[in-house]
Amino acid sequence: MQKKRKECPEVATCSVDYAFRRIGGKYKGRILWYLHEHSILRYGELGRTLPDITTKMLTQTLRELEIDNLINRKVYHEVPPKVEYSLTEVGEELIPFITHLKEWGDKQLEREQMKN
Amino acid sequence: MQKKRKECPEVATCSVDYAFRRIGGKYKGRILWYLHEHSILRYGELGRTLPDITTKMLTQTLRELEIDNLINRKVYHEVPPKVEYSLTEVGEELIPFITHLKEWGDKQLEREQMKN
DNA sequence: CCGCATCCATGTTGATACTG
DNA sequence: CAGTATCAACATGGATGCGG
Repeated sequence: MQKKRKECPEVATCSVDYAFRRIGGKYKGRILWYLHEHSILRYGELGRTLPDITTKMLTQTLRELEIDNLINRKVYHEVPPKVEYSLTEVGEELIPFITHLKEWGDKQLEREQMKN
Repeated sequence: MQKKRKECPEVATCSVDYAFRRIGGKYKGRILWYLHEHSILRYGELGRTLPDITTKMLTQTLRELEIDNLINRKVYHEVPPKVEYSLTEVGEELIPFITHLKEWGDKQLEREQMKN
């Protein structure tokens, strides 16, 4: 409850916060999950797998994941071009977490449907 | 990649997306984690544990977690008032994942420090 | 002590058009 | 195919003051 957020030591060293900043955002969880399910996906395939994403957000999100070293980006200099995305080792380490989270989500969704 | 987001069936049923919407946001992860560590925390204690949060965001975030049935809110009608927060059973079910995520974050933070 | 209300700043996401 | 660029909308977060 103070003003100088940047100087807050709690945030700088809190690993929970650190982790959430890396996999938060509207699409990162799903992208990581789909890359885990399919091993390798091309740009267009990812776009079709997330029907609600725009090219802008897809590119932007993939760049962030790449910078954070969670995914690999492999470019084939061909015509037409081809770019493949896959999880890095660090990214793979997140999968057990996302798996559990997904199972939790499935359970909650079931519960919600029981009400209706 | 389309216009009508509300009608997208993929999002409506994707449990990964569902789960991330519930524990996403700037503070939810840390709040859940601290409530797990301390079992019960009062409003002011939570505020001090998250030094970078404002009362507005603290209240707002706690309400969302309460509505999603992840935390309990117990009000003592005393003077001065007292409100205690704790995890619900559903909220507790998330802890293994947050623990896992935290361990991953710790590891990444260590790696980053090794570079410097 | 535990909030709520208001107004404002910033950040995130979306729509659309266009390119190598 | 795999992106960029631009502008606009919307969501999130912050500062401050007030109230039961």
